[in-house]
Amino acid sequence: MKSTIPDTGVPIALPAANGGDRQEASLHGEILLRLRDYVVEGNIPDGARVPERQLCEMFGISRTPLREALKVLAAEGLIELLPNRGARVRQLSQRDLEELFDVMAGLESLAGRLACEAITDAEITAIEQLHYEMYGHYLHRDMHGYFQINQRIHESIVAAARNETLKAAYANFAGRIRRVRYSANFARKRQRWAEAMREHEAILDALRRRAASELSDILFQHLRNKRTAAIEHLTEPQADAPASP
Amino acid sequence: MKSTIPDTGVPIALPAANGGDRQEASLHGEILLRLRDYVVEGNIPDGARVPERQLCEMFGISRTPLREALKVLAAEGLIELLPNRGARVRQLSQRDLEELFDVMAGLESLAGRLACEAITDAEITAIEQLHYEMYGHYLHRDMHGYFQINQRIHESIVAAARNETLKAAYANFAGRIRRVRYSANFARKRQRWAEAMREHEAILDALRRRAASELSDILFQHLRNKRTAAIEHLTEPQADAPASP
DNA sequence: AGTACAAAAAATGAATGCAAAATAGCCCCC
DNA sequence: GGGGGCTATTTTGCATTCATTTTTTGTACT
Repeated sequence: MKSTIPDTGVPIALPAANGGDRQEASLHGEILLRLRDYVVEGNIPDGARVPERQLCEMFGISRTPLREALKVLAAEGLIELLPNRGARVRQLSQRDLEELFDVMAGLESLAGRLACEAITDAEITAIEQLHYEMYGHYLHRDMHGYFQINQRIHESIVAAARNETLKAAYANFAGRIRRVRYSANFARKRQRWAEAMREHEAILDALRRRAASELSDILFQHLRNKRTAAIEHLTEPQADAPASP
Repeated sequence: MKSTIPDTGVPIALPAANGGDRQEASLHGEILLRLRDYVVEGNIPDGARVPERQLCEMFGISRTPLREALKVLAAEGLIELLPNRGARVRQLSQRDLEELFDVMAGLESLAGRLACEAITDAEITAIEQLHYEMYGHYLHRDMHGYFQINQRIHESIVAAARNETLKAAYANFAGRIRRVRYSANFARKRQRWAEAMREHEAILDALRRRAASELSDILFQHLRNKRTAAIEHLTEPQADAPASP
């Protein structure tokens, strides 16, 4: 027996039929959003093949729109297509990660530069608020809260750049990296954490003064340091993570 | 008479069946490459709808792989998909262009920064060669030759960054802009041209000294100025271009 | 003549069908 | 017991088909 969709005609909605309120007119578009999330959230292990038929059943659609979505995700770099062998979740090498971090650094660096031209006092105030909130998390050693706010600060800077193209590119690369769950403890080292806080102070300072070049430099360095920490964490995970299965 | 494929069964190869020696195992991949070129080269007017059926006949394939390619091109930002209304070549607003130029500026700025870390003396020498060659074109007022070399210099810097991810992103954005044929005369103004040459001198100088931050700044400014020139050209094309038809 | 409506034609979006390739079983042999 | 070659099943890639929607064409009416 072929386990197909039950004949109720109602598509089963496994991973949240509509994550939020976004909606796409086309089936292809909706599937693309859902499948992207599905992959980014790590529901398929690194390097594993993407089960076409299974996903079709999960989403309750035929293979055509799913395959279209797969091509797009491949173009985005999330998965890769092997000829006659279907799609696999793209496994990022250490080199890939370094490259991605550097590109992210470049984009944020650019965002900072542009933000200096366009940011309002109100936006700066809002970022300051976030900064102090983050500082609180830092003092309480609350990594999770810290990262949450940290991300919002960086997103605020990107938003202040007033460049939708940049924002989209940033989101794309962020998605590729997100699969790597480095955030949980890449900054374990107390020293790096303190350093990051100091860098954030400098970022705020440069932003207040609208010092474009300076901010650009600081942001790049900040992300560069993040990269180093992340890579170090990946290469010596024995510290606190269980050995690979 | 509708120009369809003759019944020989052999697909007609309109825009070069295989542009160069690249080859994709899948039909989808090949169509993607060919169609992207077709669009980037401006074979379909701005904002015009992408004739699905006609392209299928042109490439000698069915709609499935073509539609897959269309989805990818839409994700890349070259075309846009209107629900139930097919694909249109994306018309870039002035704002879009400004954004694209800024992102390109950011990417080149990043490329310069990274290049300072990795570039070899031989590569710098090669760029110097190109620079002098370009200077020759400048002296002879040979715009076409100038731009040719100019592009190669910028590509060399990107290549020297040793970051394939960056290179791919750069190529993508460059493709989006290429549709806008600004290059032919955006630098008409003698003064801007001279300025650009001076900027290139500064770029080379910073590169020789491997002054990352400085090069990053110069490259950003250089591209920013290019952007300004391009936009100015677009908003007042009466200078030398015939009035819009 | 110009406009409103209606039917026909064409297109789009998605599902299904089909041949080729890859994977998994299976048996035989060593 | 393990490896090699064969067949059967699944999977993949693309073509084709089908239901809608949009666009065009034709016609009548003001």
